[in-house]
Amino acid sequence: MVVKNKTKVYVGMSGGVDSSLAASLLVEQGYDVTGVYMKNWTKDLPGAKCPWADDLADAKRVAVKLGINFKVFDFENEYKHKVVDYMIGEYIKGNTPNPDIMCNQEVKFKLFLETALADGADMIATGHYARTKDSKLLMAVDTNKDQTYFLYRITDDALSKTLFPIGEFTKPTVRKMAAERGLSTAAKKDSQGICFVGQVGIRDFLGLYVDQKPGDIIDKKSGKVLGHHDGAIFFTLGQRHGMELGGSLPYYVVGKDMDKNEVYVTTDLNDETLWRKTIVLSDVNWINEVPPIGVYKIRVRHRAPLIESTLSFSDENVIFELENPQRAVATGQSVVIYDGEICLGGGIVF
RNA sequence: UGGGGUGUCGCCAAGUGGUAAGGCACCGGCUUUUGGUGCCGGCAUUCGGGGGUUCGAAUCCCUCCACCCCAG
Repeated sequence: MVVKNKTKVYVGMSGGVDSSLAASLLVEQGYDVTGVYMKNWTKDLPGAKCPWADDLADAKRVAVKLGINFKVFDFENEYKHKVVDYMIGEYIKGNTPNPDIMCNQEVKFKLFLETALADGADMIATGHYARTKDSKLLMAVDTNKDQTYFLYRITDDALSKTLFPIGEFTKPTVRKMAAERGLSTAAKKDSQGICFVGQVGIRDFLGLYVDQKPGDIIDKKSGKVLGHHDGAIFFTLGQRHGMELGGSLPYYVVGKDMDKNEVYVTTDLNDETLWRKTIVLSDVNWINEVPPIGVYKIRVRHRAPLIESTLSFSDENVIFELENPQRAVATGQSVVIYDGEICLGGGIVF
């Protein structure tokens, strides 16, 4: 006997397996479930058709199967402003932003939440691999798929109104459970890359919004001009490809000057600017209270191993002294802090 | 046509008698809800052309061709 739960939950359904199963589990748990497809991006890009219509169809198919209400929230304008424009703006400043984190902060756990609540929802849910407990954000049971890295900018309030139904399961289990329930998305390939960029690649995507601007590629050690690029904006720290440089070893980007429009490279894998032992974060978000000074585990990029690091503060900024230097930590990227399995928050590399 | 130099995969580039490194680019695949990285596989039976020496040459010799620099 399923106990009827009158709580109304709006679950974001992307058309993938994870959110499909999330919706299914919520139904089984007795919630009053409404599936919502967020229409964030619909434009086709050169060489890549936007799959939004197919994704929408997949989401709806699952909703019908589950017998739940289904809605489409059109966030295309807001998404463009809050995520795409932010991303482009950061690149113009010379940073390397993480648009998916901004998407979660501004769209999924703000706009979607607000819109759902206004529409009568009590809570929202998504298919993220994460868990909540006592108003804390916890890593997913499947540490290999954990997505808390992308969620660290969520607010306490949003978190208290959010469910992550699949956070208790591993990806293989999720697929198995989806298949057992006859969900049509059970075997659908995982999405990857920025949702709206897809297969196009950031380089080509940016190229649609930014003019090309020829500049020099300079060897950091010798100061020699090794080649030319179409704009420093297209390069990021640690990058190896896209420079068409010959030689005997691969060249890596170790810096750039946006004003001079110069990109600096080296073949030295141990170059000092390629490795960071001290990381300063700005624009920090703490999910609960501000943690005390001490040693924590941090993650420098999605799926990167948790590494030991010492937290301290300086004015508005947070400083981390790393146990071991990390490679290619670019400004604009995010670092997320953990205490055991609890995600405490994070900030943007300064 | 006096002197010097160089010609190795689309590009860069190792290799100076022992049976063609590597990088970039490209193609395919893996990893991945950010950038980037990384990994696997493919990619010159052939070293500007032609002769010769040698068991064996991209590597030595001869010759031709092309390009570059200096001198004009």
